[in-house]
Amino acid sequence: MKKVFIKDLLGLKGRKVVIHGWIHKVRVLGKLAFIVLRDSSGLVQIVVKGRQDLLQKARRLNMEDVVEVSGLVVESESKISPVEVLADELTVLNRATEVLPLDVTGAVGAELGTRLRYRVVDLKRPENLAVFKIQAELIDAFRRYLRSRGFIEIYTPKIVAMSTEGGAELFEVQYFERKAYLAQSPQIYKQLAVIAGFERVFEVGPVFRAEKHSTTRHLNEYVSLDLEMGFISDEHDLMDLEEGLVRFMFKSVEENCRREIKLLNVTIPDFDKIPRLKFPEAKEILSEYFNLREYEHAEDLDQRGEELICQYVQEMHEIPLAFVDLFPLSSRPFYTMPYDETYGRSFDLLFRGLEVSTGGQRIHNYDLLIRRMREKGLNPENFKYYLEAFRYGAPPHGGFALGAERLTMKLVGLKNIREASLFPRDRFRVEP
RNA sequence: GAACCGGUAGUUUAGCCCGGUUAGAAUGGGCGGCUGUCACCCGCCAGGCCCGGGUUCAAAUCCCGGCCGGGGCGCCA
Repeated sequence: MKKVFIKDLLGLKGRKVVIHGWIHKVRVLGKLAFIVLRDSSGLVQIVVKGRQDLLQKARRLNMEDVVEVSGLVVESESKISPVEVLADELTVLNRATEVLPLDVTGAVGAELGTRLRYRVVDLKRPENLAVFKIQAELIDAFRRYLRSRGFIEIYTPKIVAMSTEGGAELFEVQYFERKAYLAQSPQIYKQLAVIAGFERVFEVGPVFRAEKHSTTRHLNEYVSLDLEMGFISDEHDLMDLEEGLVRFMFKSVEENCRREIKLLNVTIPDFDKIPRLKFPEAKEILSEYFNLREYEHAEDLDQRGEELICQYVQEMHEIPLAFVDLFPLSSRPFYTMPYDETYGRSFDLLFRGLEVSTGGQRIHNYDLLIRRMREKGLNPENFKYYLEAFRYGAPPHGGFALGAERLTMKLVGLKNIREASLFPRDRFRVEP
């Protein structure tokens, strides 16, 4: 007999099959029982009828018991799926012995704190599986798009000796007899790979931020979708790339996650070009259009500013994404390529009111790099392994990084970034 | 790191303002009934006021502290 996924049952009407999964729900009606079985691919109704022994078993089933069922695939009147399985064998592989800490069927609901405490049970809910299938699709599409354009996937160290940006706090680790840190970004290493001659590289991996923030959009460990590319003319090459990349990622989700989109009621943005604003324009929109004078002398966008800029672009262009380019050098890292005395070739990508990506052209000139470091109050001595690379032939280059959880969160419409992380790490949560 | 909101059965929630019945419900759990249910239905049972202190004749209810959770700020992406 064929062992199949629940989703494949549709084409197997009239066949005998074996399926397995978790008991999602049991309804016993006297001498007839309906069992909703769940596996990673979906839900299906099992019917127990005319079999006293199976009926006895069905009565004893608890939610989340793990079972194997064999039976005939027949047409179904059920609301769950067009086919159901008429059971002729039901084996309990393992019992769920405890009362469940939250409702997997979603009838009752639970607070986020409870859900994260019992994350494994929470993740049983089909809505959660759908979130992570969409996330997996986004990341897979990221890889496919870049590989097709000559990018090489790399793996950079997560244990590092130095801060990259000098800004965010670092987690310290004991590295034998010396101190080291968890990488807050693959920045330096992806640049070095490009400079070495890889030209175009990308990496999907964790980054660590020791900031004591506690908001719906920050994590202390998150997945960064990073890329870096050589021989660009300026940051517009990168925005062109990111525009096509994000369009492709969204399109992939649209095509390959139809059931998940429906289940979560996801709206996939449809766009060709992403509007590009310059930072001074963004500031003007905030202070003039929205009449918020406090932004007149802003050197960066805050959360509200990002939300309003997105709102503005949505109103003007009906696109939920926006690039903001030419941020002040004062608010950007030392390696940012200057545009003029004040501004740098550095941009953010905003999506539905949240910054989901930051990038820009990097400095490839050794002397300029040293100068910018000093201006930022950094000691070039601490970056000598990075700096020396720029003397061995460094092409013009740049890159950007997308936050996987932020992108997932905004695409799916989650209110809290923790929901877009399998086992989130935040200020007060290191387990499960 | 300082200020805001909250904590009542496993879960979600009513009661709290205005102190005083046996703390009510849904869902989940147990038992029984029911042959086409789909949030199945019906009956019965078990299960709870976060911890400590204070005020009071009396505290789930008012006050203080702690712990936990949520949300937001600064900072950060």
